[in-house]
Amino acid sequence: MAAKKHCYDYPHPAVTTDVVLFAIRQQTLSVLLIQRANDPFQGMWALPGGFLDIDEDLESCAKRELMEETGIEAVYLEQLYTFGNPQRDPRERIISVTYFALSQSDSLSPKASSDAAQAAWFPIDELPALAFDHSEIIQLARRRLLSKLSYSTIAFQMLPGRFTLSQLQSVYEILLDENLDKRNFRKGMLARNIIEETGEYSRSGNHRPAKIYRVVNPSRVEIIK
Amino acid sequence: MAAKKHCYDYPHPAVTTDVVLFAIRQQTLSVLLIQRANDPFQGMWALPGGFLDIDEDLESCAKRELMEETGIEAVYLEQLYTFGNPQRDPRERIISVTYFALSQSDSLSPKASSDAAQAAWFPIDELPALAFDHSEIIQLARRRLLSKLSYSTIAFQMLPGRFTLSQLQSVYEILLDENLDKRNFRKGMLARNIIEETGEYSRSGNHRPAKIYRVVNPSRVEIIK
DNA sequence: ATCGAATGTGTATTTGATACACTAACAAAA
DNA sequence: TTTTGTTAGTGTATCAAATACACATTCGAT
Repeated sequence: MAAKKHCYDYPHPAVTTDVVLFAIRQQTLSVLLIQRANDPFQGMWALPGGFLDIDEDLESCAKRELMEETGIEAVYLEQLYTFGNPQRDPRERIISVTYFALSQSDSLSPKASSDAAQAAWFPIDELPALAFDHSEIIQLARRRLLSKLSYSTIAFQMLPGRFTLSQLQSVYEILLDENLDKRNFRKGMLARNIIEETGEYSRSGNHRPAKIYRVVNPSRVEIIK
Repeated sequence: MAAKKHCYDYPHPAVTTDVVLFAIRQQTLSVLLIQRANDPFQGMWALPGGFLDIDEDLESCAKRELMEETGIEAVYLEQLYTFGNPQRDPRERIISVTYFALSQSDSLSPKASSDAAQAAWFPIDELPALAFDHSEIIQLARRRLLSKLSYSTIAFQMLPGRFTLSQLQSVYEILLDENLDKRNFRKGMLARNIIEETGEYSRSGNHRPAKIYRVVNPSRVEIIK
């Protein structure tokens, strides 16, 4: 039908989605990569992603490819940027709509698949050589992550639903790469009125138990301040 | 070549760019629209934009279509968002990479062209019914414009290279839709160290002449604070 | 009972944001 | 030449927000 007609009029570019999935692992900001099973760049590491189906929503495509290639289920996902340099793929013209995603540190254990020889987490500062322009995409995603930290609530997406203030502070410290004052951090966080005590206590370790908090309204975890 | 091959494998979506061009006209934030010459939505108003050439950069496409359809030369342009709902175009699957653009109030006088029956500026709060999902795109662009106002220097893109502090304040007041205190505005703006006096004075009107300022480093007009 | 380890809490200081009113310089009119 | 209308230009006091900073508490293990 119409889609085909245009195909004959002049060539359409291919459209893919690629996902930059961050998680904190071993106290380090890490990115999920796959090792490419096919050419081009066979054997190299790349972002999970793939071609858009003709009737598929962009975000659905990103989620689906992430699942197919890494076995990781939906997480926080938002559109990052669309890359379309005519030379970014050596095969053909490809437009990549990229997504920025966050995962809790525990929803891990990626699996391999047909398109991906294997999937693995890499610390953000120890990335291997990457296929295509994926290095650039990751750097952009990292900047986005950092800038959203101050005015949004994305940090909670990197923690389980129940957490201690120390855990939360640790997320901020790892992302910002600086130490924060405990009293000021707690004061500021509680003043935002977005978390509340659950009444429970962490019973872990040979030290004083910590109060366990949760996000006040988990559905409305968006930009608040 | 490769692009064709994929075309036969499975259909590719079409890719377009659309541009939301803002300018301040008659003390009102306005958007440039074109009246569609062809189906679908013939006769309705829409954003300037069109199909991506196969070897063309996304941003080049946005600039080119803006020029072809409205006669307006390059201005400040940044990528806004990529819209890809499968039903957003009744003809076929179209991915639209949208751009957010600013123009000085004087680089005006849009011309008509083959694709656009005519082009015209509309006050942002008096938009006509729009084709496709272009209303949604404009609202997103407006939010982006407002939020960037506080932490970037985009306001200068809506003024000529030399301007008075009153003109600059007026831009902020129109965009924010609120009155600002003159002394605080000047204090805050000068504290950012991004504008400097030219030494010249506006010689306009039957009142005290105003100092004329310019941006310190016009090339580096980006996010500063 | 003591020790090690992480939790939890308040105040003083500094910095940035806001509120607020009058004089200066020009052109036009009287 | 004086008056009037119009916009430009300037400083301080107050309030709110961010920062710096140190010690007592609670648990498990020894």
